[in-house]
Amino acid sequence: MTSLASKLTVIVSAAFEEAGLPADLGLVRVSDRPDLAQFQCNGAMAAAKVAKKNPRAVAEEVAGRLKARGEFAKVEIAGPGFINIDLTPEAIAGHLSAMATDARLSVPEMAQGETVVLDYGGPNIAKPMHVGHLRAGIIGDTLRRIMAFAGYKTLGDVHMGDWGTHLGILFNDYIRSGEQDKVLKVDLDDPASVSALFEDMSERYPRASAASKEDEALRAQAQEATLKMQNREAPYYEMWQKVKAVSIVGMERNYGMLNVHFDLWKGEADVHDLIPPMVDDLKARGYAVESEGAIVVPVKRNEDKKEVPPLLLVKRDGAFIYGSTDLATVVERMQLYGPSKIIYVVDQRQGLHFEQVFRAARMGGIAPDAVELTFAGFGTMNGPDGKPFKTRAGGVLKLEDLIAMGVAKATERLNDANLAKDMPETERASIAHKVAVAAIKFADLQNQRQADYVFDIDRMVSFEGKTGPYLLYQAVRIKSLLRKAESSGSETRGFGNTEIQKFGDSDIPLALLLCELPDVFEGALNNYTPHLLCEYAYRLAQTFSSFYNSCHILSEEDEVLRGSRLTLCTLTLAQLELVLSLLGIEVPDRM
RNA sequence: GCGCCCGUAGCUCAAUGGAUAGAGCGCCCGCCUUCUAAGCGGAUGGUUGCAGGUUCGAAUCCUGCCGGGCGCGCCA
Repeated sequence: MTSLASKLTVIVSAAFEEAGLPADLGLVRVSDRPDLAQFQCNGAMAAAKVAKKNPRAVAEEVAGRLKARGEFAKVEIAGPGFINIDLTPEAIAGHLSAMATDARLSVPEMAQGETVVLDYGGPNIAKPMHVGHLRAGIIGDTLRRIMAFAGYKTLGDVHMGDWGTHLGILFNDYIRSGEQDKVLKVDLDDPASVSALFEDMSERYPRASAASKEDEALRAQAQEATLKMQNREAPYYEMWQKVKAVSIVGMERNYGMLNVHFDLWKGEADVHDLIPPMVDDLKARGYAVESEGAIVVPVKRNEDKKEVPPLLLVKRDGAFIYGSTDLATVVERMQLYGPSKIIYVVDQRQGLHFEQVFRAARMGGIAPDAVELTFAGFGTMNGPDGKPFKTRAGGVLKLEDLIAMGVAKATERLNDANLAKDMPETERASIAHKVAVAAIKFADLQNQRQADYVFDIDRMVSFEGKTGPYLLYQAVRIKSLLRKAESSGSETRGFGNTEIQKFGDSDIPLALLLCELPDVFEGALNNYTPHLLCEYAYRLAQTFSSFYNSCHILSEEDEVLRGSRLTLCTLTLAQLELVLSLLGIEVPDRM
């Protein structure tokens, strides 16, 4: 089971082959001129180059072979050699009828349970989660869902920053001011105590960080504190344990609200003990060397056009750094999970760093060549001024505040609507939350992953036009319609039928679009680009809405047509729910 | 200095080398006594930064220039 276009590709490729031409010229795609045809093949023009033949003559020959087949309503040649193809309604209907009985909606399973580790968290402990953490979380979680649906065994790792210098800065500040008990005496079972510490850290860290930037002595102290924490010395290690526990509570809450899931709650600290043997091993085999008092892995290659600096493993003061933790994390992942791929969903700006890590991992044999290491970087969230986003006050916008804004707006909208009056309070709250999360996630995911984009709060929590709530709305309308069909006993009037037997004029565009899903899914999977699924979901919702508006379904007199249309509705809903679930967006029953 | 990314409608963004470059928002005109108006239909809006080149065909590939962003050993 695949898309209609790929089925046609098989047929047209065979026709090219019979004509003595390369089969891959037979690639068929959905036409970009729907007014001319449903599908097109451009291979005849390319054939002119490889076979030195007249493209129109090639097209004629191929088209001649195709015309003999029954499933084509039209095979035409246009322009320099486009082969334009229309299918018969029966052929389209047959394809959709098969899809309607397939739990995977014609999307093939491409993997056989190979393990994939996805790294998409990266929040630092001791700091509040802000909108800067949004992209990694939701893009990574979506990629995890996509790969899982493709048949991989997926492991999402939050990989928190829990071993770095920012903690030395923080702990040093507590100790200097004699307030370490604020950390050490926190009661993890008491939510008030937990949030009090969190508040204190959120206020303290920016201050301490700024101070250590100014003051060299302070900076040295902080580095020393970092080293002591990494060496598990008192009271640093005890403080670290408390801070980490408190921070995880906050992360779970934030990611929970966004419906972002992790299978592994690992951090940099988890690989600490793997680093010394790894460094020794790399030194023994000559890959790691001493340089300016530090230990580094030179990863430069002769063919490099750019300068690739060595990967720094151990700092002059003996402390570890992200180079060592990230490399050791590859060691750990290979040991524990044996993945076929490791995907890093990280800010683009860390691209060079991961290039260094990947090279070191290959050189040292830590990750064999067969293991795919992918840096799936994402662009920066800028403010309307084109600079990295800051609130008007110049600070960060907390994730919780953003979500609260969306929920407040959705609640207001619900209260304005008529159907909210007979709705229990819990359902209203649940819908408002789903709407808000749909808005936020879709607003982010519809952007191309790699590109920077402008973050606009008002746009992110808007519910009209090309937004998450619009998609929910269309899905909810179909649910409502199918409920009505069911309660009016439509099964005797065609409902419940998975056959599509008849099309009206307004049905064809929707029917054809439904056949594209497998190709869109494959594109999103292969390129790690969720925005393709967003585009598809939006087109589907829009095409459905247009269909819904132009014809009546339940009141359709023609029983066969009514049954076929209900099946189209069922399929549309199933696809919308599938795609939205891949995007981590839940559909309510009504809104 | 070296390297990477970006430049598409007023704004925000799409477009596996294909035919007439598409959406959303905004603005304007219509449509709620039929299945949810968080909707639908229509109108306006473009020398795809500039100049060359490759190709039957370029927003897309190559070269140069202009403009913006980012990265380049002891932060992550």
